[in-house]
Amino acid sequence: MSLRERSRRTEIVDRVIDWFSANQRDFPWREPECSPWGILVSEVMSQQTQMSRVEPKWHEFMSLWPTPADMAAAPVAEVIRRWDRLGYPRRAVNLHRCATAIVENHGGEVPSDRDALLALPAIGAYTSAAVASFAFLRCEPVVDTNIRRVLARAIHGEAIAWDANPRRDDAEMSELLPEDPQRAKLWNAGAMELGAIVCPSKKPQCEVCPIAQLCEWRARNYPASTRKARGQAKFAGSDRQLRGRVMAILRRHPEGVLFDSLPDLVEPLAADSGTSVDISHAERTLLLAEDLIRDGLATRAAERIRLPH
DNA sequence: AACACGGGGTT
DNA sequence: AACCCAGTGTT
Repeated sequence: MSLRERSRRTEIVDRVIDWFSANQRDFPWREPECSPWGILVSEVMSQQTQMSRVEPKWHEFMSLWPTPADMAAAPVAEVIRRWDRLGYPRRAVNLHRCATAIVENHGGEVPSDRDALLALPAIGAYTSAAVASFAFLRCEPVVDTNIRRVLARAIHGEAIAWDANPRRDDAEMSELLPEDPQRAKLWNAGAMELGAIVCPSKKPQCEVCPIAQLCEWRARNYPASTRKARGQAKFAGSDRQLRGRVMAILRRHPEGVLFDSLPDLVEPLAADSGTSVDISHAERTLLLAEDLIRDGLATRAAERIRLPH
């Protein structure tokens, strides 16, 4: 890499840190007194979920279960029920498993090593680095969807980020990571915040961007991407929607319901559901209920199905 | 590499 | 109605 390019990248990091220090949003998990557990909970809730939806749920969880031991002592059914409609309810099960593992294997304290964090359920490449950096000031490379987009644009001049690839992403972000842990944290959080606030997927606000003058995508006059974004499956009529409806039934019935009655309790979906057209609504509902049991989101005893204890 | 996995906000 | 969102685990 040329000396000039090296200098450009250093300047990008410096300006993002300055911008973030002055313009970051106030979130409770960014307060200095926030515990590592609070940060871990915020990161798990934030997976594929907008901050505006996370904040109230985070307050509720921290009030109910201020430490890992508190959550580990609660029935997983209660964590699932409180998770409510935040989405991907397996995260609730996994968060409860995290709490249990932290109590049993780490003396009730969230571990600070990235590898130890990575070993916890639902903690992957992103969350392990985020908790290590934000809660413990470790110099770990954080890469989320915002950062992949910011780097694709500012560094590489591409409109759309490459597909996530933990090894390559880690290596790329590591090259930019400041050696000072406090600055590494500010760069990690700042690049993420810049992508969320100033440089979103649609309509980037280059006029207020601190690195507009250094941005390669802007220098090339915003070429459209050559790659195509991954299409998303329809939600209406999908298995995901039906699973969600079964979970809603289970949350509403603490004592559980007759397994065979599930199809009647779940609102029948639109007839044009597209997939699985050759099996009945009742069959499909019962099959998905079995999946939920396998995923730890429900248990079945005798003829009844309910949230797990 | 491609999917499945929720549900709601945004355009 | 399509796209997007502080991802993870499986195939």
